[in-house]
Formats: sequence, structure tokens, C-alpha cells
Amino acid sequence: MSSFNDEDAFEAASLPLSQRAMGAAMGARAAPYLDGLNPAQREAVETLDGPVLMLAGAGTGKTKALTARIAHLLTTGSARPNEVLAVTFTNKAAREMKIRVGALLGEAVEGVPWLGTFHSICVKQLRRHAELVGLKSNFTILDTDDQIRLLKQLIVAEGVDDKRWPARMLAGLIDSWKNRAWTPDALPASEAGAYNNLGGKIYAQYQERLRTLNACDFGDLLLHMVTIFQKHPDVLDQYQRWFRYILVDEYQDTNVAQYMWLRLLAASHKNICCVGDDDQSIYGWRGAEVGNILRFEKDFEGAKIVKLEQNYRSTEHILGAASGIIAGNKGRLGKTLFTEAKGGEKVRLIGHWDGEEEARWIGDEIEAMQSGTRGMKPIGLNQMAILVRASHQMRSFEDRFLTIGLPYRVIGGPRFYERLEVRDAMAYFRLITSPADDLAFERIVNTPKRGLGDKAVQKIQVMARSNGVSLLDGARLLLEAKGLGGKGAVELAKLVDGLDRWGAAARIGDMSHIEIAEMALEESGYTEMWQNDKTPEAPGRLDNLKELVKALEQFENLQGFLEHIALVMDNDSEDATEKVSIMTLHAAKGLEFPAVFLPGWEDGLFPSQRSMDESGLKGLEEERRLAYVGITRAEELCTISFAGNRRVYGQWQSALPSRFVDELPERHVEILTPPGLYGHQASTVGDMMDALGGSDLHEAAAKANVYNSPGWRRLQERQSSRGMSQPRESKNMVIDAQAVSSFIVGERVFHQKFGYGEIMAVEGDKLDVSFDKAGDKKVVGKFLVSADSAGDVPF
DNA sequence: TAACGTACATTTTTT
DNA sequence: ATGTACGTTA
Repeated sequence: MSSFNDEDAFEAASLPLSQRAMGAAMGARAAPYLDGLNPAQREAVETLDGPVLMLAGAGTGKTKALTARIAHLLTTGSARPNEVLAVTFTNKAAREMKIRVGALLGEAVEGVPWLGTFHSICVKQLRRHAELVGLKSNFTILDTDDQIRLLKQLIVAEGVDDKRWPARMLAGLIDSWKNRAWTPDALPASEAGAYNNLGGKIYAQYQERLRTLNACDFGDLLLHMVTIFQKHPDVLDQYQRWFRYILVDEYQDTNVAQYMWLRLLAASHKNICCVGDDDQSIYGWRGAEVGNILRFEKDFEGAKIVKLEQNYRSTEHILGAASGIIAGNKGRLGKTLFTEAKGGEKVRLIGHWDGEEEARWIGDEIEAMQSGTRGMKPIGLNQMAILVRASHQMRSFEDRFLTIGLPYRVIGGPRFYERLEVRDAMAYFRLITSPADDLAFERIVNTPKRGLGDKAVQKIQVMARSNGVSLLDGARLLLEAKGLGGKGAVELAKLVDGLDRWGAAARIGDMSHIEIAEMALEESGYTEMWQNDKTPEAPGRLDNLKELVKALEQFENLQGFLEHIALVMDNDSEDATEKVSIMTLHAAKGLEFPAVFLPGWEDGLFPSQRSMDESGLKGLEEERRLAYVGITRAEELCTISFAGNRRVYGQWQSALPSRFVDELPERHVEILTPPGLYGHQASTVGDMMDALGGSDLHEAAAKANVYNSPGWRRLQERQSSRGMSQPRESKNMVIDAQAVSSFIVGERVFHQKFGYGEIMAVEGDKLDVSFDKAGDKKVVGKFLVSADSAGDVPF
């Protein structure tokens, strides 16, 4: 993150226009960034002044247009790099845009300093004006976990039963209030009564507490800036003059607070260009307001609307299927995507008996596609993705792929910095850089166990509060006063002493921050704690700690590290090996794959029952947009599937195919479902098909001579060729060789996911393993290591 | 304080 | 089915 400097920026803003135009001639002569833009994109790029709404459908080259627009602003001399504000939602998007702008401009420009996420830009601003909302500029940013622990304290203090009124729920409420830019005093009475009539009260207390802790949560970053802009016109005025051009990505995902922040910043010059797609708004549940994009024209009078409708990603059939689905939504701004890529495979639809069969079939299909058995060119695993509605659906795929030895990667999931051990370690780092960080202190006083239970911690708190000092100093006083006895006293003294020494070492600076971090984790006994832990997760946790320390290398010091880790730390651990991606539909937004599988299209699962119950038609429409997003991720091959039976929370349930299946336009779909599935078993797929008779697609499914369909034929061909003992893919051969040679019955082994276990049987590459925690599983040898080699994780 | 048992819920997720 | 969060026992 490049730092910036006021004087520079303000000087720039006041530069006479004649000097700005310097680059203009250059830009006119050669503008390589305009090459290959279609007319609509070009218009979006070249309309620099005034409000512009770029409605960019899926795969229509919106990032290309956005980056070209930045390039255009800079090369024509309309703006200097630091006069452009470009906002994205994710760090990933920001990073990509930086790279692409850099590529367009070459050496000419160092970069656009104010290109970043809403949050990172607001942090930068808030650090400069923190005192206006009662904070110091070195405030800490709390994550969800800290938030909840803090709230819990307040809830307990109010004497509320936190069983019936969980802190998590209130945290969610407060978050939603902040998303709507409601400060405690602006909270509508209807909302303040939420949470057992205490919502408003505890919200106010929470904000007060944050202030005394010199901290804020994610929602505050936006909310505080909006407050500052509203209460201090002079500050707002500065920024309005400063940012002469504003660009916003994924505008359909903005919440009220972000919207207000943008409107305030753009109020004077209205040079704002918002890019978005109302059809891809899938974050309503976390406060995004589709209304923001639908209302753009009213908000910014005379706005120019540019529609990007030419799709460069998917085949005709895939686009057709997606368009057919999304047409079911009302109140769209309305775009019609088209492509020049005619032909291609139809979207394939297949029904399965149950979820396991679905996973099995997809696994086989992936292997076939990988080896090119389908009669098509082979596709690499990296080019394939499975997109599910809910993360629990991933499990059946993981289980299946684990047993057949198909490499996969799960995208999303718990973030690296959210993991217990990483957060613990960071709490130590926080205490080293700021000893007064009470939340960090509370987190690690008794981690590892130091014999400091609730009572001891309470004593420390009392001591700290009555003397008006931090918990660490409170602990010091308590020790001096001999207020603590036994093991706890000795251990606490060791901790206090340790923190002092590590802190001093950090300040003196003759040790690198990496050495200090290692020292702290070592001497505190934290690493030891995990080394002695024999649960299956322990080795992984030690790995994560090592990774955390490695991540420190990229920063100057611990402070710099902590500064950024809260906002920018995704684990995009790019792995060289080819793997199938498994992720949720939400996580897939913005990505694309040649081949996409969309399993679990059953009513109740997708569209999700809960979504429909809670948000009715609005919820259903958001689910439909999710379906649209899913299909449009596919470039060449899209396979939708559903299962008649599925185990949900341990209970077998039968389900009907998703209503979205019926909405797929028939002519873009090929049905692969074998006819044997229909009418056989009572109360299963047969019934569900009967129940839905009349719908075009089901009718077709029932009548179609699927044996003659090209898809079914290929399916057969493949299966017969599979049956003959043709040598399988070389990948599997390697596994065979490895597995057979390296494991014996009775051997102790370790598995990344299941932990430690004992080999019960060996059959070729398949091993029966009895895991200590996870129970008996069939696993491929490739995923196992000998137990002794797993143990020695040096640290 | 640790180990064990019981009750409970369980969409989607960034920053 | 499975994880977790919390209360009870030793």
C-alpha cells in the first residue's frame, strides 16, 4: 500500500489545467488501452465527465473497461494518479485492477494510490481524522471475534441471559445498523427495541467501549467517515476537491453507508462512474442495496447509462440458459447479453438418485474430461469448478474425491487470519506493539494454560479498573500486591516479564521483528502447547504458525504487519498442482471456468428455503440471480444436477428438482438423465417428476428418447470404455505404485483432514484406515503420510 | 483445571 | 451427522 502525502495531493488538485493537459497530446497519439474495445466499452471509457453508470453483464469485459477508463483519465491529463478514487469490494479485485492499470500504463505511472477496497480507503482517511470521532489515529481494527467477546461482556453486565439472546445475534444486528449508517443516536425506535428491548442501549454502550479501547469494527470504518463528512463540511470539501474522478466497482453490492460515503464525495463534481450488474446482486443479506443501482439515474441527474451486453466468455447455449433464468426476475434494468461464439455444447441436466451418486458421477465425469475420454480435448483440473449453494454440500465431494484420489481445492472457507492459532499469535504480537491492548491480553492470559482461571482474571480486571490502567499493568500491580498465589502468580509474572522483554526488544530494534515473533511464541509456551497437543488439527496449526511468521517477512515490523493483516490477508496460496475447485456460488462471483458443475439444484436447497422464508419474493429473486451467476461462470460446459434424495442434518430427505430447472429454456438444455430413474421407486424421483408433469423440461425429460441423445451416447461410450481394463490415467498409476509400496497394515498414519489413524487393510491404492477421531474411512495412499514423519514439524 | 456429557443449531461472507 | 458451547463431575 503506498502511503500518500497531503501536500502532494493538494498541490495536484490546485494545479492549473494547462499543466494537466500535458499528457493529452500523448494520449491522443497513441492510446493502446483503447485497442480492442467495443463501441459500448469505448463510450464508457471516454465519457469522463459527469455521472456514468456502466451496466456490465457477466463476462462483458467490465474490468477491461474500468481499467481503460483509469488509463484514459491519466493519459489525457484529466487527472493525476492521486486525484482518482477507485473503489472495489475485495482486495483481490483491487489487486487485479492495480496490475491491469499498471500493464496499460507501463512505466509511465507508478500506480493509483487511492485504488483499494472501501474499507482500506476508509482506514486511510479515518487515521487522518480519527480525533473527530473520539479516536486516536493508531486505533485498532477489531474482527468479528473480538466484537462478539466485547458484546458478550456488555450483555452479561446488563444481566441478560446470553443463551436466549446470543451475542452473535446482537453483533449481526449492530452490523446491519452500521450498514445502514445508523449511529446509536440515529437508530430508529423500531430497531432499538430489538434484542430484548436492549439493542439500542447496548449498541450505545458498545460504541462507547470501542472508543475507550481506541478501537473500531469494520462497520465503523465507513460509518465514522460518513459521520465526519456530515459533521465537518471542511473535511468533506477537502476530499471533494481532492478526488476529481471516482470509480466504483460492483456497485450493486454497495450498502447504504457505502452509498452515502460515495454520494458525499461525488456531490460537488458528480464525476462518478459506477460499474455493476443488477442481475448479479447476491449480497442483499449482508446489507447490499440493489436499489442503489436501480436508482442511479435519479440520484445523479443527467447520468449517462452505458450497457455492456456483448459477452466474451460463454457459448450461446450457456448464455441462453442464463438469460432464460434471469428473465424470471421483475424490476431489472434489463440487459440482453449476446455472443458471437455460436454453437457449443448445450447446458447439461442430469438427475441422480441421491447426493452420493451425484458426487460419484461428477467425480467420474471430471476424470473423463481430464483424460479426454469424452471425445473432446482434455481439460485440466484447474479449468473445472463445482459451485454449490451452501458450504455443507462440499463435503460429499470432498469425501468422494478423497477416496478416488482426485485433487481438489476448496476456495473460501475459514480465512487464514481467522484461525484460532493465528489469532492467538496475533494477540501476542498486538501486546508487544501495544501493551494496553486489553482484548489481546484477555485472549492470551491463559493461553497456554497458566493456571489463571476466571477468578484470577477477574482480580486483574478489578485491579486494572480501580487504578485506571490497562490489564497488563493491572496484572503487574496485582503481583506487587501479592494478590495472587500459587502457580498462577508465578506464571503470570513470567508472562508479564516476557511481554516486557519482547516489547523492549521490538523497541530497541537490534532483533528483527521475525526473531521477536518467534521468541514470543516460543518463550510464552504457545508453540509448545500445540506440540504437546495430540488432536489431528495440531500439526496443521503449527504449520499455520510457521506460515504466519513467514508472512511477517513482507513487512517492515510487527506494527506494519498488524496494520494490514486486519484488512488484507487472504490466503490465495497458489498451488502449482492441478486441482478441481470447489466453492460456493457466492465465492465464484467474478471467476470463470471452461467447465462448471452446478449440483444440488433442489427446491429448498437451491433456492434455499430459508432465503424464501425470510425474504419472500425478494429472497427468491436473489436466489435466481445466484443461479444466473452460477451458469454464467461457465465458458464452454455447464452441467446442472439434482438428487432425489439427500441426507440433511443426518436425516434422509427426498426433494423435488429446483424450480429453476423448469425455468431453463428447453432449447439450450440437453437432458442426460437415464430413463431408468423415472417411475421406479415410490416417493422419489419418479414422484417428483410426476408431480411436476406439465413443465416443459420435465415433460421433455419423461418423453425424450435419451438413449439417442448425444450426451447419453457419450456417457455410454465412456462407461464401456471404462469397464475394459484400459490403463487409467498416469496420475492414478503413480498413486498405485506409491500406495502399494509404502503402507502396511497396522502402520500409524496421518491424514491432512482426518488426523491420525491406523491402517486396517490395503487394496491396491485404496486403504482402509481407522482414524482416531474421524472413524473408519477408505482413503487413497496419496493423502497419507507415515505418522512419525507428520509429527516432526520443526518450529 | 481437564475431561466428559448434553443440548443445540445448522446459507450465503467481505472487510 | 457433526461440530460447538456450556455445564457437570473428578
